[in-house]
Amino acid sequence: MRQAPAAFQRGHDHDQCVHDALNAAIVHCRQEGTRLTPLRRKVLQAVWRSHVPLGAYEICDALVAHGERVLPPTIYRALEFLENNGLVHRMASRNAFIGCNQPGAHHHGRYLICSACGLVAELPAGDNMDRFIAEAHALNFEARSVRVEAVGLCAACAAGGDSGP
Amino acid sequence: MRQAPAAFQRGHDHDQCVHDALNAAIVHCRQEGTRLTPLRRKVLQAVWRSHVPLGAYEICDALVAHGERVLPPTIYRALEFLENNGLVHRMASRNAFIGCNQPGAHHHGRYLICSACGLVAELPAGDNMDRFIAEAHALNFEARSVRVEAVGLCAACAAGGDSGP
DNA sequence: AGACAAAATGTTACATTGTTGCAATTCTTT
DNA sequence: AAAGAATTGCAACAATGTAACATTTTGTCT
Repeated sequence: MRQAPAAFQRGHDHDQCVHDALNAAIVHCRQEGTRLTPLRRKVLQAVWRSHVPLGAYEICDALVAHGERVLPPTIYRALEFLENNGLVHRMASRNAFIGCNQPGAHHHGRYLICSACGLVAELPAGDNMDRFIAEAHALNFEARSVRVEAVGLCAACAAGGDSGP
Repeated sequence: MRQAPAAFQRGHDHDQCVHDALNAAIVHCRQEGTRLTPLRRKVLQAVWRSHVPLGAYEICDALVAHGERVLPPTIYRALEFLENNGLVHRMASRNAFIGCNQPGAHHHGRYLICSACGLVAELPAGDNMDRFIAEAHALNFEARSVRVEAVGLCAACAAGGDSGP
């Protein structure tokens, strides 16, 4: 059996995850010439600090808890920037956002969402994604963005029967 | 080149589509022992009459236009029934519902959504869906529901050259 | 540095989408 | 017909997302 995706591993050093993600984002934006402003950084940080996808209003709350007063339009604008730059992904089935650990504008994504604990793992686009796009192409459909959201049970929740960490 | 999915074919007899879908739903519910009440039938009909996915409030409007006064909670309950019975699907990326022409509780679905005209085609679950589920399983994730939503251009819109909403 | 233009953020108000809780009705079963 | 379950109606509300415009910050040019 292969190793579980990082997001499903309990007990990892999440502060380190957040730290690494922020650094990667800073480097990425410098390379791209885009501006990861303090606000955008705080929003990205809030998203990363959570183990589960955060809704826009939850991000508001998280920032308020850190002493920042930020209102919805500002959050949505920051999220738009972050998503356009491939730093966060929107989980359509949950109206929530999760950090992406492979910065860069992604049009395709595959996610495993645990229905018990809410954790999300992002899988790299693989062969079957290519095959799907080819299949669509054979039907004369030009796929520009393909999102796969699988809901189920992660190993820990399937074993424990609990509802997560 | 294979044939385009029915939903992308212009000029088909859509009244017939709706009629057939309603009949199939009636048969399906009779077989399953579930109750396709007049209200649920009207909601299903409204969904089918539209070529593009309809939001819950658009369904309200459509029913009002047909002289039926129905409020959101009622719509959502009807949609819940219809979705549980595999008669409609919710497009998460659009907060909207589309009719399913293969009644039965589906946990998996693959959709091609044209960003220009909004038409949606449902593809049958195929090999690559199975492969994805197997891939998730190899990661110790038990996928119970897999939804693939591909946004792009259908043949007609690609030919027309517009880029849509 | 100073002035200007562009980008980003703040703020108010509002639009859309979805839910809760309870009352009234309808259907099924006995 | 009567009891119980399922369905629908309804009012109020919660959650999510956006438009429009004011203000501030940043980058660039002289």
